[in-house]
Amino acid sequence: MSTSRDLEMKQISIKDVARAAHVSHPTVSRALRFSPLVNAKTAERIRDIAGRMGYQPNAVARGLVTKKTGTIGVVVTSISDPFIADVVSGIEEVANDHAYSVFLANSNADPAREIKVVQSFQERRVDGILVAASRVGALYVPLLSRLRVPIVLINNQHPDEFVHSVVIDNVPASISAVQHLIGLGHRRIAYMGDQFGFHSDTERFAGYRQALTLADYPFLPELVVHGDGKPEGGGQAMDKLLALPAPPTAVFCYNDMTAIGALRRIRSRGLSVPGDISIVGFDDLFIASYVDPPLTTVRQPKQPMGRMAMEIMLKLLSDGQHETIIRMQGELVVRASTAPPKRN
Amino acid sequence: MSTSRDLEMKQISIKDVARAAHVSHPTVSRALRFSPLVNAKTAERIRDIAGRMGYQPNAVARGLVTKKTGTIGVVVTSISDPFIADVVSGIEEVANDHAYSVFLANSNADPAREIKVVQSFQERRVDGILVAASRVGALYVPLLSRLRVPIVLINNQHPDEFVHSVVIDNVPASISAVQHLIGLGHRRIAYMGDQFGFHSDTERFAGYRQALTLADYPFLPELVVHGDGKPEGGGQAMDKLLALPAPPTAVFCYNDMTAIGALRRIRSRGLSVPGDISIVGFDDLFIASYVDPPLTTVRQPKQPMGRMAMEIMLKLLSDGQHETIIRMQGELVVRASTAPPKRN
DNA sequence: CTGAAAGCGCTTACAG
DNA sequence: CTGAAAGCGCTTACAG
Repeated sequence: MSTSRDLEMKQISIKDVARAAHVSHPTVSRALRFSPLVNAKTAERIRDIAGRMGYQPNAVARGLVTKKTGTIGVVVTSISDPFIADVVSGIEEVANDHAYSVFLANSNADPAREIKVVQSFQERRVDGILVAASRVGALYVPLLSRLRVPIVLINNQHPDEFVHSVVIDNVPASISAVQHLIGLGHRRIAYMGDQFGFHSDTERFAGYRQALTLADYPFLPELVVHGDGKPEGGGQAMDKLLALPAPPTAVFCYNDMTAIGALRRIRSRGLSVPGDISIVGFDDLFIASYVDPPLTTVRQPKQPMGRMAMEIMLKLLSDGQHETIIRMQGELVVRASTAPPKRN
Repeated sequence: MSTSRDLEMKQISIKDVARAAHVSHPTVSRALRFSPLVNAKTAERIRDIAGRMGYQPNAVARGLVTKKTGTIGVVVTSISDPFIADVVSGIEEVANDHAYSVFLANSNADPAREIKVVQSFQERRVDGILVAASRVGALYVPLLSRLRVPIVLINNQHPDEFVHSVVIDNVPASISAVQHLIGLGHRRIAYMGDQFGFHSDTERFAGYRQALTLADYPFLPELVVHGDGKPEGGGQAMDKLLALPAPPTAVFCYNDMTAIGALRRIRSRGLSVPGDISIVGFDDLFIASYVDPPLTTVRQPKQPMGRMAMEIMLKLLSDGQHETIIRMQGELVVRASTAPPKRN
């Protein structure tokens, strides 16, 4: 047993330092913030005294008067999502480097929780909000906009002109993925998407179609199936493709989780990847290089996207000006899940 | 281009509500917090007015006077670590349910950053600190203790009597893992640890030895190797075991990442898992069920551990009393990486 | 039950 | 260059 009763100990305030240094507390305030208004010698002395007294400024009090808390709110669907964790890592890095602290909140894609989270951020007077949520409710952005603080969205599924965004440039990334398969000699290439209506799904599908068009390949509607962004959905969607009279020899998947589900299903049917069917994912999660065979995929620069989002936020917080949307480029990572087709 | 200049808009304060309701602002304060001191009818009316005015209490101001910010600081080595992300998810869930907000900071196991993080938490006057860091510097706990706020550590490698902890009960969990292998008929079972000096490594090793003793198996020092907690180290440690005159038929690994490295190395040598060698991991990361073959492992209740840690924190914040250490139980999850040995 | 007063720990005009 | 005063938006004794 231990107790925290003894933890209640008066924190040293600016006034205590002032008393010790025989100056007024505003002078201490100025000295600690390196204001040129205070004599260099005394400023030095004050800082020295504050240091040896173990003084730690109270950011709460400062926030109350300056109306800048130096905090930003980050809302994510789930921090357990490895994609999001990397993005948050990038955000946190830049924030910390600029003396901002980040509040983290999971929405779990639950509208009630989303509202609660936004409200708590508002009560805490965050200076800005970042949203890294693979699935945000359509009503969420308008809700956020009412807060009157800068908002930056990362890979949001419901783009909105009133907020800033950093997104992966889906179309060229998808074209390069499909062109990789075409280059290998595949002709029957399927697209395995996410749920309908998702912006990034629409864009990745568009890239798929463009790559086909560029190669003068016909678009075959039966080769388009949809999962749910997770392994399960990928497995089920794969069943549909395998049930086709002429199954595809390659599948471009919406994301790695979908690809992994497809891959497992193929193997559990006694078929081989890439022997019978090649698979390409999207994201390049850590897990992508550890499945068997290691997954060919489009790498999203996850941490850089987080960093960029926070940098935009910093910009917004200082000048208040920034372009509305930043597109970042993906990179095809070729591993062992793709190979030339056996048949054609 | 868009601007945030127009975002500067005066927030409604308790005084604005007071004016609108023709009462004093302390009465508004009481009404909003459902104080029994205020007349039920007027309280209702005040809340109604506050609601329609869109009033949002200022938690910063409240924190200044109450000296409770309703925030807790969570420091992690890296939120990109999937184990940690799950723990944080549990913490956040309980915190959010109790109207606490969480500050998240990565230490990256960098002592300079650890100090910076602690200092920022202190300046922000967090009510408590949770540490979910697989690798914390040995000097970190003393540093934290000086903060005079409750501290709860999760799976810390440097246990300390002055703080509270929730840990996985390593010994019985490890015994069950090794007994699973023994039950399968293995006799030459290796232990592949983490770096020396880590508390959980010491404990898991102790469980390994106890299981051998219980089965009246000899302890063979040459079957103990050490990785680095990551796939690379696991691969290298596996090389050592494979170079032995009589390699083990099974390996109990410190964690899943180590196990995955070992598993890959075995397969890249043309051997089979579990045909030639069985592998058991520890953690049950998401990835464990997606490697090939799916990994038999000890599941750590990651989210529950996070929830428990935050519950202890809440307790500490109210009564200030709680037992110092909570041990949670792991659970063996048998998948396909373990099987009876071919030879013996 | 209600309000006037004080104060939390800072920063920022305003005088000097 | 320095200090006295005011105020940020709340909560909490203290009177009444």
